[in-house]
Amino acid sequence: MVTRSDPLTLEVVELIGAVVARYHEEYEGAAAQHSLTGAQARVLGLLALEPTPMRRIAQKLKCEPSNVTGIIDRLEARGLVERRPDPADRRVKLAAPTDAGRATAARLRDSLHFAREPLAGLSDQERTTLRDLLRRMLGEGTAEE
Amino acid sequence: MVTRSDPLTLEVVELIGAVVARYHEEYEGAAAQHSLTGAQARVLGLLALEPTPMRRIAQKLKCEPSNVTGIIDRLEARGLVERRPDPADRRVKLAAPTDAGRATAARLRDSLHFAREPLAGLSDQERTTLRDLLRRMLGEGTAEE
DNA sequence: TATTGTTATACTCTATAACTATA
DNA sequence: TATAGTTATAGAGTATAACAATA
Repeated sequence: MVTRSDPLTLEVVELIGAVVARYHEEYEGAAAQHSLTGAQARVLGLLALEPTPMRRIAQKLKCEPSNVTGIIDRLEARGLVERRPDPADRRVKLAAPTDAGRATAARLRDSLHFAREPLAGLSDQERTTLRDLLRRMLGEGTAEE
Repeated sequence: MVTRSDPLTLEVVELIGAVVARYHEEYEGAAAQHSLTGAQARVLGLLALEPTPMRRIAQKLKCEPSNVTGIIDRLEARGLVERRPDPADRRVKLAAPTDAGRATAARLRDSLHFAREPLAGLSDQERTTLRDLLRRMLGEGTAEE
């Protein structure tokens, strides 16, 4: 498998590294504004889409299920999340956001300006080009699961 | 400041999120192959460029100086890094890679295929376009410090 | 006085292994 | 027996505050 090391490629790699650093910085900052850690913010954002079994959360986060217990514990202690039984399988617990949790998730989402704000400086055509290039970089394996 | 929420922008945001996730995954994986944590790998990569005062490392990592003590402690315990006095200021300690540390840093760098390997599928012109778009997204504030 | 690095402390995230209750 | 979630434990990163050595 060919890996190129010409100056152009190296600069693109460096720029992507800068994008990654900036994305994380802004994400953690937005989470901190709501007194959440990055992991807590990610989980809350996930649950805002749909109530999710503990095991499934671990898969999404790519971590061990035992870690999710603590993260949900802390979100639950703050009244942002609750555990519900799964009618279909009594072993399963569904983590679901409370009203307060949904509100926090919405404010969190709105404060994630990065990648939206800087994109405002690009034309529709440029955004389309960027989208296509990113798609090709990521290949088919873009799905989260 | 305008923030757009049209489908195209949202898709680009999502794609950037996927790039960030994939970048981290591969970075952590490469570090783990050398039995290093992500933070240790980042510091080692930094020191491979030049010996650095503890305080400066904290600035680069955007963390408190007290944390750097532990990270360098663990790298030093494994013989990858050493602390040297700074002749110019006896308060300062310079963290510097050992020969083993430099070798590990080099292997680590070579194993970071992401963003280089997928870029191989793009033409020179496409890479140039991607570079220009990323530059504009990041603005002038790309410097790490 | 101010700065550099360290220590002490506490919290969160992480993986591993063992446990429980269901299936 | 297999699976879902939890507990217990230990290691690593993080911030805060207090400290010694040096500027």
